[in-house]
Amino acid sequence: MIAIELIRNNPELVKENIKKKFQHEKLPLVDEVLTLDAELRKYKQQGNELRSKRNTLSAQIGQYMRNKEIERANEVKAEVVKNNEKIAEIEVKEAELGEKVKQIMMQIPNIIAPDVPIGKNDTENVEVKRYLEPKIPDFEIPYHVDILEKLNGIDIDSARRTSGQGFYYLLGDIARLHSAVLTYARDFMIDKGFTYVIPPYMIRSEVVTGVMSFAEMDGMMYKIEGEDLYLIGTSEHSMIGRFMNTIIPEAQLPLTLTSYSPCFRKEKGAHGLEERGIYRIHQFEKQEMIVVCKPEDSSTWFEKLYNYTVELFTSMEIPVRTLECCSGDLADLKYKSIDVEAWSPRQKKYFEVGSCSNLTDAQARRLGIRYKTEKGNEFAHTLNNTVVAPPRMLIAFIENHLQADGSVRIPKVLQPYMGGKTEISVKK
RNA sequence: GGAGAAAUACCCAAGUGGUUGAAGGGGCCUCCCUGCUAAGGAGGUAGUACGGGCAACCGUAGCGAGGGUUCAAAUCCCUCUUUCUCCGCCA
Repeated sequence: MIAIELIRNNPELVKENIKKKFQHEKLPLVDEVLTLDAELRKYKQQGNELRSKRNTLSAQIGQYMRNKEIERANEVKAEVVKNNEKIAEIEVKEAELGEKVKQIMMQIPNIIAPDVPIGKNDTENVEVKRYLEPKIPDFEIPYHVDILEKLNGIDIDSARRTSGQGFYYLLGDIARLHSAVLTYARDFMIDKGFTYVIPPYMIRSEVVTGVMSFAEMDGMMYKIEGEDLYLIGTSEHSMIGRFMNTIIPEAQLPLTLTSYSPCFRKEKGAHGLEERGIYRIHQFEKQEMIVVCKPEDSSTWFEKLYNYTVELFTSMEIPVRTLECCSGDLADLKYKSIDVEAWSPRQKKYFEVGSCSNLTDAQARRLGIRYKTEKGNEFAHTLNNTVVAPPRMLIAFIENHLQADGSVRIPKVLQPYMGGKTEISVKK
């Protein structure tokens, strides 16, 4: 959500930004919201004047009542009643127009960073940099579910019976590896100075509608029956929701937080083979980082954040690359976004394991996240990034560390979290 | 889950329908007095959002949130949230 003042003062800039994102169908919204806004302000002014009149007259009635001048009091009462009818009309208009303006404002995308590459969709995202040499081993890499089954590390069939498609049982050393990765990632972020947080895994509808659009909510969120509660789709929901409608003391910024949570997603729609297995599931776990900072610091934090993910993956000896989202692939709240992709030696390409976004003040405006300065309150900037999301990252992990005999090598940094094991071997 | 009590500004707190957007205290700020310290005296002090205005400023909203009653609501009614006490249940 951008500031309406920006549209009032510089509608052309907002339109240019919409064009850059190839959302030409939204161009009329800019003039539309300007008209509605002007109208809304007119009604607000009228409403204020009428309410002011009511306040004055009501005070008069009080005077008359105290002086026992019942007749005169009744005369003024009649006047106020008439006045109130007008107020009621105006207030209906105010509410209607206010709602319309808000609806449109939510659709107008955040201004994107000047250096965001222009492109229509994800095919035009731009590779920024590669880290570690992508390996193609001289033996064939099986489908990740097959590798995991060989290692006795997964039971999908039972999960289908107990829970349906999109669930899994992780077993033995693979389950332990899953936890090890999360624990390692947690400690990694703590070492970077982040505060570890375990947030609520359910949030109220009020928070849900704050952090996402209705369409996203419908496609993602599971509702708890009979309660005003939803399972979170990512810890970002409860982590950012925590600061909804709050004013943070300036001295507390930047807030640098790393959270663990399971994530629950409906993942409506059909997905191909490469998205099955443990790639796209209804329940997974994730270590996340979020930063709430002052506007002048958000660009610096953005660079730091995605580099932490790169550093984490390379420390586990997994080749990655960074990919800058082009204008058309950038979600409406985002100023700039970089995906971290891990190398898949089986598919011989990179696939997404994390996404780092600078939302500038767009999310903060929408949710009312401000900080207190000497001059007044300002909207903060918010950023979020995946630290790591097993089990998806496990696909990259086992493919990159698979050895010819079917066993999976454990890189040094994880060995302490695996009880000193150096590999996970095939069960005889 | 049951029964009861509560939510007012930076903090404590008074306030059951009309000069109360809010007494009083603490804190904080300014000044005075006091030759250190301590104490005393005078004054000031809600933040916010929105609308209007070049501005000084004016207006509207706002007493946990949302509705309602009324000419008028911190005050009466309803719903919700949170906190506290007791009981029950429970990792």
